[in-house]
Amino acid sequence: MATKSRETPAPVEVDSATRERILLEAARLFRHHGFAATTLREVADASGIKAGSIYYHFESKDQILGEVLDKGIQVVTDAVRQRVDALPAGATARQRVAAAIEGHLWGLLHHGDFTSANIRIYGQIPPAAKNRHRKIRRDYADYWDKLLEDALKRGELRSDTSTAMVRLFVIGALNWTVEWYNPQKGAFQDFVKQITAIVFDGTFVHD
Amino acid sequence: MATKSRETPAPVEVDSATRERILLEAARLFRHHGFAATTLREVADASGIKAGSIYYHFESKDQILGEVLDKGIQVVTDAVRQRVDALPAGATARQRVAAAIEGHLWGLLHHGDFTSANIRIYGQIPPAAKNRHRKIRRDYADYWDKLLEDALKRGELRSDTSTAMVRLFVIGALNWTVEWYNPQKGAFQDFVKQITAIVFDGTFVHD
DNA sequence: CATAGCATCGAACATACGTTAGTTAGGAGA
DNA sequence: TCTCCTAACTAACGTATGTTCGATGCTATG
Repeated sequence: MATKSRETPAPVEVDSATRERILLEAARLFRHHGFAATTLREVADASGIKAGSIYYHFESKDQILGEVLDKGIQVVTDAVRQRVDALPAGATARQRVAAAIEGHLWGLLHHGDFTSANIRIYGQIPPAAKNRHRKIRRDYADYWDKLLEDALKRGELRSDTSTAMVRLFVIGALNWTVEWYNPQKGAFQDFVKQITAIVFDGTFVHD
Repeated sequence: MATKSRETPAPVEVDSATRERILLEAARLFRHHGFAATTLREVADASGIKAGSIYYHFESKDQILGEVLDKGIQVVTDAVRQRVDALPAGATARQRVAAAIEGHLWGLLHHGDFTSANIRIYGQIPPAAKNRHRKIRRDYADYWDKLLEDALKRGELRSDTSTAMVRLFVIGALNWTVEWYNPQKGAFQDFVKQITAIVFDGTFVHD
C-alpha cells in the first residue's frame, strides 16, 4: 500500500455515475437484443452520451460484456453464500439447500438485466470471455455439489439420480424463472416458497 | 385450384437438399453464436455454397430464422401430441403429463439445433418474427394448461400453486436440459425417467 | 484570471454485413 | 442442335458497425 500521507491515493479506475449507467443500459440491451445485435450507439443513446464517449470508460465492447457477465454471476453467488453462511450450525441439508435456492433466486431476479444477459447469451459470447468465466461457473457448481452431496449422505436427497444431474436440473429451472417471473404477480417471498416447494417435493401430490 | 389435368400442379416451393442443408447449418450457427452474430457467409460456407446463392432458396436472413424457429416448435409439439394421443382413454393425469414430458424432451433433444435456437434467441429476434410465433407458443401453453388443470381437478396436482406457475416452471426446466443434456452419458429413456421423477416427486425424499 | 485535467463531443476510418444483379455451367426436352 | 430452366457463381452496392482521435466545454485549483 502507499503511504497514508495522501488522502485518496489514486483510485485507479473507480465507478463513475456514467460508467455505471453504461453498464446498466448495456446489460438491459444485451438481455433483450443479444450481444451482437446491440450497438454501442444504442448503449450510448440510452446512457445519454455519444458513442465515442464510451471509450473513455471502457476499452472495447467486449470489456463491457465481460463486466456485465461478471456482475451477473457475482450478485448470485454472493447472495447464495451469504444466506447459507447465516444458517445455524445444526441446520438440516434441506434448510441449507433452501437457503441456496432463495439466494440464487434473489440475486437472479433482483438484477435481472445482468443475470439474464448471462443466461441468454452465454454460449454466444467470444471464446475469450467464455474461458475467463469457466472457472467462476465451475466454482459455483462445486458449491452446489457439496450442498447436494451432503444432503445425499444424510439421506435427505433422492438417491436414484446423480447429484450432478440434480444440480443441473435445479439451477437450470431456477435460472429460467428470470425469463417469466413477474414481480407484480405476488410477493417475492411467496414466489420463493412455491418454487422451493416444487423443487423439493415436486409438482404432484403424494401421500 | 388449377384443373386436375396436370399431374403435379407445381409444388410451389419444396425442399431441395441444399435448402435443407442451409436450414440445418443456420440452426446450428444460430444456436452457438446467436442470430445477429451469424453471417450468411458463414451459413453459406458451412453449406458448401457461396453467400449469394442462399438467395435462390430464401428471401432473406429473417426468413431463414423464421423457418428454423418454426421447425423447432413443430417438432416438439408434434412429439407431445402424438404421445399423449396414443394413451388409452383411462389414463391417469400423471400418465398424460408423463407422456407430455417425454414428448417434449424427445423433440427438444433430438433436434437440438432447432430447439435450442428457439430457446436461446427467442427474445432477441426481430419483432415481426416474434409476433408470428406468439400464437403458436400460446397454443402450446394452453395445451399444457389443460393437462395440468385436469390433473388438478383429479386431485393429483399440488394445489398450493397455480397451474400457470407449474407449467412455466416445468417447461422452463425441461427446455434448459437442451443446454446440458449429454446423450453419451446414458440412454435417453433413462434420462426421461429421471427427469420425470424429479418433476413429479421433487429432489428430496419424503416418506 | 490562468491553467490543468476530466469528460464528452463530432467526425471520420476501415471493415464487414445483408442483399442485388448479371453471368454461367449443366442437364432435359423439343 | 437449339432452347429453357435450375442452381449456382462472382462482383459489387449501400449501410452500419466498432473504434480512433483531435477538438472542446466545464470545473476546480493555484
